[in-house]
Amino acid sequence: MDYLSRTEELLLLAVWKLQDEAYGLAVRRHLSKLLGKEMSVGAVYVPLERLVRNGLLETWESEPTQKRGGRRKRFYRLTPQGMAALNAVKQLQESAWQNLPSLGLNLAS
Amino acid sequence: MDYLSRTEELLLLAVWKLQDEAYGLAVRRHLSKLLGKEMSVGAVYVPLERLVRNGLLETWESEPTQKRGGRRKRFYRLTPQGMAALNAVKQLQESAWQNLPSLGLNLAS
DNA sequence: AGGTTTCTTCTACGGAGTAAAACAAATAGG
DNA sequence: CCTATTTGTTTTACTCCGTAGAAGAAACCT
Repeated sequence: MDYLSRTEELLLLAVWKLQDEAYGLAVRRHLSKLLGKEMSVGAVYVPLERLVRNGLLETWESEPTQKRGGRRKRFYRLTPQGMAALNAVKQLQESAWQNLPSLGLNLAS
Repeated sequence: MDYLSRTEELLLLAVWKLQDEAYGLAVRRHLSKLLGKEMSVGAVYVPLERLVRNGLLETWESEPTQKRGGRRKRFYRLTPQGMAALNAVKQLQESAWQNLPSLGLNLAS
């Protein structure tokens, strides 16, 4: 389609929103809340890696934190390409929703 | 994902927009223009039929018109379910794009 | 009639989306 | 300590979506 899929868009936005706390499980929590439905682990990590492979995200590993179970995390951040893709899809969205005739009143077809 | 995919959303919006002229090839022309790229025939008809199967569109056949090559068309119209799905995805979209931190200025992390 | 145009149906395939198990590594607490 | 628990990532496998393109169908025109 040449445009971001919905999933990709939501993932990129989640990474953006979470800023310096954008790692796999945090993204999952964020989106699960937004969608009102628990997402599976794979539904997050797999497409996230695809976005990295396609150059829309960049990623790196951090040191472990000092919290219960806290271990090495893999963080994500938008690339310029990622931002551009978000802008493109937003514009698409806006044009697609413009000038919709009001339903119901089919006068004189 | 429980929400419309981008493709489904664009197809539903095209059907809505085209009103009583919403048939396969017209939808294709409309979307090709919106996307700035010629879509294949199958990229339109196949998902359209899926939307019918899932109850988001209803469809029926018309009589041929009196135009060169004009033949029987299969028209589409949104069902209430289809409208509801569009509303849902629009709200999702709006919440997903809200409260995004401005990039660049990572002050005092 | 034959060719052209408009439109739909069919088919086949690659890749996205998802669930779930397996794996890994840190901490807490007795 | 040393084991259970928590937090997190990687891997795998499967289903269904998205897409291209050929094939089929039926009208019109000259």
